[in-house]
Amino acid sequence: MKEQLREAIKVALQQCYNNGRLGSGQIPDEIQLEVPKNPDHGDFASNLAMTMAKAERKAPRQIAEALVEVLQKNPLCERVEIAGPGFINFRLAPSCWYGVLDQVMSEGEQYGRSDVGKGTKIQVEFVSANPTGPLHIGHGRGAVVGDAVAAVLQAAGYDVQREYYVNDAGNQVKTLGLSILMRLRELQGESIEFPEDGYQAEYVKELAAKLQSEKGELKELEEDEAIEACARFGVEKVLEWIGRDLKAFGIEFDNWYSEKSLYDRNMVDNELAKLKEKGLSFEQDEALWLRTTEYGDDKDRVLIKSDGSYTYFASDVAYHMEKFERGFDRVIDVWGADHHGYIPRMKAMLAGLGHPPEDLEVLLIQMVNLLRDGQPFTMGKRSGNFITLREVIDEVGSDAARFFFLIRRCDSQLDFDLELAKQQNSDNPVYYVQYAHARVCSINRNAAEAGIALPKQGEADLSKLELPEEMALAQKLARFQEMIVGAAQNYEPHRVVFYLQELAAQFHSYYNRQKVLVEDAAVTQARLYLVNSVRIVLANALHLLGVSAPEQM
RNA sequence: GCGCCCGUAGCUCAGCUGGAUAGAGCGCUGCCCUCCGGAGGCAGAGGUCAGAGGUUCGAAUCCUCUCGGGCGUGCCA
Repeated sequence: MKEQLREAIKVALQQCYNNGRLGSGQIPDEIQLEVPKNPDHGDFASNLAMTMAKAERKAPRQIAEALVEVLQKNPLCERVEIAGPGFINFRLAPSCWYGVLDQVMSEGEQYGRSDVGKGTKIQVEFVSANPTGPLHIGHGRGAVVGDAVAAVLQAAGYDVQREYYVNDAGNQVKTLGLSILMRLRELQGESIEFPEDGYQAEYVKELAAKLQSEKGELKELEEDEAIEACARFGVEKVLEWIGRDLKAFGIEFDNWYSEKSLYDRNMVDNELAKLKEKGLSFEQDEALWLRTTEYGDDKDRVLIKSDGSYTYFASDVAYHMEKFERGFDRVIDVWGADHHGYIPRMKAMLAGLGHPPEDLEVLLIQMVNLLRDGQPFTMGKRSGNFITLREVIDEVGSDAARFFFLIRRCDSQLDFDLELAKQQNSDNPVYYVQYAHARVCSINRNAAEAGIALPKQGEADLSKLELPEEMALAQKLARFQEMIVGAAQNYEPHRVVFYLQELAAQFHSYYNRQKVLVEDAAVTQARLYLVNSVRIVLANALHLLGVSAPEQM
């Protein structure tokens, strides 16, 4: 819709140049069109005349007058007006808006998709929690945001891969192994001194017990081998848990990428060698450093420590270098906000390799405050000290959890009230939106009972939709696609949530004011057509978020 | 100290990349079912967009400073 109008404006501009009403002869590459807050200002408004004032050396209103004269003749427009300092306000013909209903009906599940991404290859890496314990609530938010960003990008025509980076190589894995081994010995009746930096939580005991029953007691192994065996066992089991919990949350990855495999394939050394070749790294104090200060970081960073071991940063650098070698045009990382200090060094690394820093986008996920009836709490049962994602899903369900995780922009802190998420009334935004969908389905059931067939595409006389709120609904539906594109390009899936709430509110209001199934058969058909278009868009938007669209509740 | 994020209604937050009279939910006040699901709707009250400068036709939005809050600043992961 917007695009059509934009084209019409370009044509009108050209005409003005041809007939001499305007002189500069330039057609701006970007014509801004916005949806005014005040409906009196039309369906769209443009500031074009104001932005052209300088080049034209004419008053904005004069320019606007020339354009309006031409545009008024366009059948797309019902009315074109000049307002204020030189805004051009467009009121589009109703038929133009109601045309989107046909589009919704014919495209169905595909409605809202576009190809603005033009197949650009993007990787979204998210969750990537260490395989040393179950996912907790914070991971849950990152998981949903990453998944929804990926979904929104796909809907906008990007070629997206979802990846989980498994940190199975660092010290934390050894710590896990040692912790399990200690708990194992404890089970065997030994008195132990549990390491201070070990993992205290309950699940470690669980892992030890499981290991004992599956693999025996490991008594014949040397200490190092035993730790190694415990670590391997632990990582494997924990990854199983993580995968299972994510699946219960509706999240599946295209690829699980092992950090350890980077070392096994010698990738870290290979990539570091490339850095050295380009003169980006240097040796000092027996350590190997990456010269990140040259690209905006406040200090250089160590890749290989003086004792010869690798830093976490080293494998991260290699991993990200390899991402681009795999052919991604853009790479998105979803991190906890506490890692924000790492962004400058990662971007510096890319810049050093000649990539524009925008090719890496880091989404920072802020904290989740869990509440119950408005009261904060943090203790979980299973882990001993934090709430696991699984506990939350089990309590409130996947739909509510996903919706709540997406209800705020990801860089602002989130209050998540478990009791609210379970409520089945309009206080709970998930139910509010799902209920709108169920309500249309309910109308359809009533129609079927009354022997009224649902109109198929093109079967309704849309001139019977005469009410302003019906027009407003059609306009809302028409804006679904541009909303998705905006959410994709800005990595802001919360826009989908707000759109859903607005659309649901508009529908509930309409429902309350007007009956769909009325005496007049033609009006009934037209309204059924409208509300079912709403239903389709509600469902498409919900599915984009991984939330179900129930037919009854 | 330096760096990053944030400050919008009593509370929780939107604000479409600079537009016209700043919005929503919760809470508060008052209403609406002989009517397709009241799991809903309507109306009202509520604001110095933290503060001060600047940029311009125009600023919650961009720049600078101040105040106030969060986080980071390892040869940790």
